[in-house]
Parts: sequence; structure tokens; C-alpha cells
Amino acid sequence: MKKILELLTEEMGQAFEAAGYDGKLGRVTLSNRPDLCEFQCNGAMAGAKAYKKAPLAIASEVAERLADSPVFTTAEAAAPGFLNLKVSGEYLLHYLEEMEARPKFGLEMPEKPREIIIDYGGANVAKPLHVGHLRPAVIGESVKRICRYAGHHVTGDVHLGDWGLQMGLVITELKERQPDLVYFDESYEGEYPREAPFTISDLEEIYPAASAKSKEDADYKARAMEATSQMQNGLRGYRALWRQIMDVSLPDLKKNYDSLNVEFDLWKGESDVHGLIPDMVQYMKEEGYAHISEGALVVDVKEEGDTKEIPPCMILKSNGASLYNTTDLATILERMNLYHPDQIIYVTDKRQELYFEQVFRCARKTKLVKPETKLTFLGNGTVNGKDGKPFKTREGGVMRLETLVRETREEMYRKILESREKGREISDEEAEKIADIVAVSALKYGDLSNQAAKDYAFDMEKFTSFEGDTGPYILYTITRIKSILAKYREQGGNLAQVVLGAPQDEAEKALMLQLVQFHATMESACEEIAPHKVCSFVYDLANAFNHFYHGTSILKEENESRRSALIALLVLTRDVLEACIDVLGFGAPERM
RNA sequence: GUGUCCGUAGCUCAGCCGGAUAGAGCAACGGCCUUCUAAGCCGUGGGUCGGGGGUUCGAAUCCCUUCGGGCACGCCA
Repeated sequence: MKKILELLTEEMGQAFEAAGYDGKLGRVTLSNRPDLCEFQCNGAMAGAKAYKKAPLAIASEVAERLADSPVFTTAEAAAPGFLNLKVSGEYLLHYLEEMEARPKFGLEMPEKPREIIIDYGGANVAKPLHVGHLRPAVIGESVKRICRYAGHHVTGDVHLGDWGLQMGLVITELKERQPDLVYFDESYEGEYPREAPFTISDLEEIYPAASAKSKEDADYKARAMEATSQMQNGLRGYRALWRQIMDVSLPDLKKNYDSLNVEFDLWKGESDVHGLIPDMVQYMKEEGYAHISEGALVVDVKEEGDTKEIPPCMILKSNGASLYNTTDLATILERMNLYHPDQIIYVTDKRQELYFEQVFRCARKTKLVKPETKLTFLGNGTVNGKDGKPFKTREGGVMRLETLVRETREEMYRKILESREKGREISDEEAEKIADIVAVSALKYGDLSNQAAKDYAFDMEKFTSFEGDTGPYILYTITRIKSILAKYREQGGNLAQVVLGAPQDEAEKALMLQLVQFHATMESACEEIAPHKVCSFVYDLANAFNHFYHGTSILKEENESRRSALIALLVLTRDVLEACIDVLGFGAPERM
């Protein structure tokens, strides 16, 4: 169904035309002055010059045409030429009825759904996830869900870092510690053991140890690089170890992402495209795209009109080794072959922007992608501490993602127990379950309500607060609605039989006016890849509901049809709120 | 140095394809629970939208300039 502003604009356009003006002037927008009107149209001012007429005169003429409009109860001209509008309750009611009846509340689906791949997460095998992984995971997940909700076909790929030096480091350190392992016996030709010679906790200790050593010991680092290269070239024992590092790491990564409701459709990684590299490099050489510069193989990606120097995109290092660029380009190649995407969206740290600009240009220039394929970089800002510097543990180290999630859960649990002391009846068990759900909302909403590209300060106190623009506040609002609906059912009411009604007061109408903004919100959040727009909508909606709730008795309403209308409005509000938090990537408990 | 993003209330941030009196939240202060969850609601105070210039009937928003800060700038990812 059409967006409310589109419908109102059509209505207004007809009024402009009826008054003898260009219908295009009839664009209706949300009011800037809610005290004066619900919607407004500024077309009279825009058209004043063309018609050589005072804007107020034009506005008045148009307003006259709307005097007995079934849509607008108020359409008045205001100096210097605004048209102030209010819509009728009946009109709103009809709109809501349609929303209620249609799937996805009547959100219009695209004529041609896009095939979208979204590359987010950025996890490295054998290295624990840390705070830096929070934003790409949370934002990517939400973008995936928003685009999907908006009707596109979206595939999320974690794109693991599983082919780099970190693997060589782990192998080298393992060899150091257990040189007798069969993996290091080059004459061995039998099957390798099923069981890995390490656990996830071992890995978590081994990698940092190896990484530290390599920074101090050049010889050690050289051996790690050699091991990396041998693994990549297919040394049997190392490949077997690689497989086992993967087998041990992946379940742990999944567990971490699960704890944040982050789900990938594909668990592909750099290793998957390893085999595509030689041919791709050959192709780039043969077609004359790539040339040697300072010993390395590069593709020039400068373009006319550049305002800055864009360095060439490096395909192979001077020692002939591949690098991040190489696997990313090969990944694009693979994705084009397997999924034929119309768009690939990369959600990753914004500091990589220039790098991706180079890769995108290179992919275009070398025709790895079709001219119409969109390559989009969505750079995320960093999570800072309250001091404005990158977030650290109290000891100054890197904060692990797992720790961050756990601490948020603990804080949430503590707060729920606190509220229990105020009289809520909640068992320890239930409190823990609720804490987990609410903690995810706190973390994700705290992140998503900021624009993706901006840095933000992680503030546990603020994020886990039930007051203000937070996840817990949103969930609290939803559970309040759920609680009323549950009572309604207990009293014998049937939610399937309730029927919406026209608004009876300002607060109710305000809630409805908020609900009808759903379509525009979802659409622009998808187009602009902006989850924070969903956050601000959901917050406004929760506010509108709480305001309405405060002044209206629902279950005590004696008029049967009126009570039914109120319940129906609650159901719709709950459903819209839940649809929104679902695309944000979290859910609401039944009560809290 | 070049490029890029940012600078809005004490703090954290919306608003930025131009419109009326620049909005929230937190913090501060004051109200509202015999009534569907007070984890709520209502209200008060608080801003030269970094500075300067320009375009426009109209600028936080567009352009130029300047100051301040973040980030990135070939063999890491």
C-alpha cells in the first residue's frame, strides 16, 4: 500500500491543480509544528515566484479547495504561505485497517527484488572476538534483516579470516610445544587423528602467545610466515591442522554470534577462494590490467576527477604472495559466479574505506563485476570508552566480546533483581532468562541507535537503563502491552475478534499517526542502509504508546466496541514494535 | 601535506535533498501510584547550531573560507 505521505500528497496535488497550479507543488510532509498541525505543505511558497503571486494567496486558494475534503479535517493557510493540515480520524482508521489486514503491514515490495550479499562479522579463525567485532556484527545483522523485510533476497556471509598469518602462528607455536605430533612428521602418510590436539581454551592461549613472540623474535616470525605459506600450498600435515583449527574455532565463533542473535547464511572465508587466485591473477595480467610497480603486481585505479591521489590496488606482493586485496577480489569473483548479486554490501570498520574504494574500482576496471552491480561500503565507527578513546578493559587490554556480553547480562540481571525488591514477582530462573533477552536489546539498541559511521561511547549504565532511549525501555513498553493483552484474554476476550475504531482523543490519534509512519521508516532505513532510523521510529512509537496508555483505561472501558477498538490498537502497536525490534535483531520477553 | 568525517543544551546524540518558536535522552528541579507493570507519565530551567562570509523571500541544513578534533593515505587486515 502507498505511504501515507504519498496519499496525502496526491490529495494535495489535486487541490493545487483544481486551484490552477502545478500539482507537483502539493508535496505533503510531516509537520514541523505539531502544536499547529499534523502535516504541512510548503508548495505555495515554492510556487510563488513562478505564478508571481503572494504565497499566502496561493495557499488560501488551495485551502478553499480542501474545505470539504474527506481526508483533511483542517487545511488552513498560514503566513507566509504554509498549508497546515490535520487528517480525519476516519481516514486514519481506514489506513490502519489496511495495515492490519496486509502482510508486513502493507509495506510495498520492490518490483524487482535485489539479490544482495552482505559481508559482515569479520571474524578471524583462531583469534577470539573482541569489542571491535561488535559493530560490524550488530549492524550487519540488522541491515540484513531490514533489507530482507523490505523484500530483497539477502545472503549474509561471515567471510572468515581463515587463511592468513594467524594460522601459521598457531601452527608454529604448536610445533614449538609439541614437536612430536604426527602433523609435523613429514614422512607420515597415514590418516591424521580425528581429535584435535588442542581445545578452544588452548587456542585462546596459543594465539596471543604466538603473536607476542613473533613481534619480538624475527626468526620466529619468519618461521610462522613460512608455515603459513606451506599451509596455503597444501602441506598435508598443516592442512590437517588447519582443518582442526577450523573445527575447534567455528563452534566457538557461532556460540559467540548466537549470544547476540547474529546468524550467517554462509560461513565462507578467505580459504574458499584460494583456488581462484592463480587464474584471476593470470587474467589480470593477460588483459593488461595489472603491471609491476615497485616489485609488486598492481592495477591502477586512478580515475579522472579524483580530488586525491588513489594508490593502485595491489594484487600480489613483491614476494609473489597474495594479500587481503587478492582474496577480496577473488571473493567478488566467486560471489558473482555463484550468486549473481545485484549488490554486495561490506560492513566493516570505516578506516578501511580507502582500501575498499581501491578494491571496488579494481573489480570494476577488470570487469569482475557487471557495470550495474553495486558495491557498497558501510563503514562503522569504533566503540569508545567514556573517555572517548577506544574501549578497553579496566586493565587496559582488549575487551573480549564474550566478556562484554557477559558483563551486560550480569548488569541486567542485577537490575532485575533490584526491581524484584520493589515487589515484582520473578523467580531467579525467570530473571536470568529475562536478563539475557534484555541484555541483548541493551547492547544492540545502544549500538544501532547511533549512526553506523559514527564512533560512540560505550556506557553500560546508559545502555542497560530502563529510562530514556534504550533497548530496555522499548522492551518494557512491549511487555506492558503484552500484559494488558494477556489480561484481556484471561477475561474471556478474543484477540482475533477485536475491531479497530476511529481515535477518540489526541493521545490515541498521536499513536495512530506514529504507526502510519512505519512504511516510510522501513523504506528509508533500507534505502539508506540506516538501522538507526528504525531505532528512532521505535522510540517515538514507544513514547506515543506510553503517553496514550497513561491517559486511557483500556480494560476498564465499559463500552464493548470501544474496548475492542482499544485492544485492536494495542495489538497493532505491539505487532509493529515487534516487527521493528526483530529487524534490529532482538526480541522481547513476555513479561519483565 | 593530501583526502575524508565531525564540531548542535552541562553530558550523550537526533535533525542536514532549505521553511514557522532547533528536538530527544541523561543530569538538575517540581508534580502524579486505593486505578491495565511508577522500569512509567506530566511539567520547569538550560543552545551566538565552532567562527566569518555568500546564495535565498527564508540557512543548523547549500557554497566558500577559517579554527579545532578524529581517521586514512602500496607490499597489515
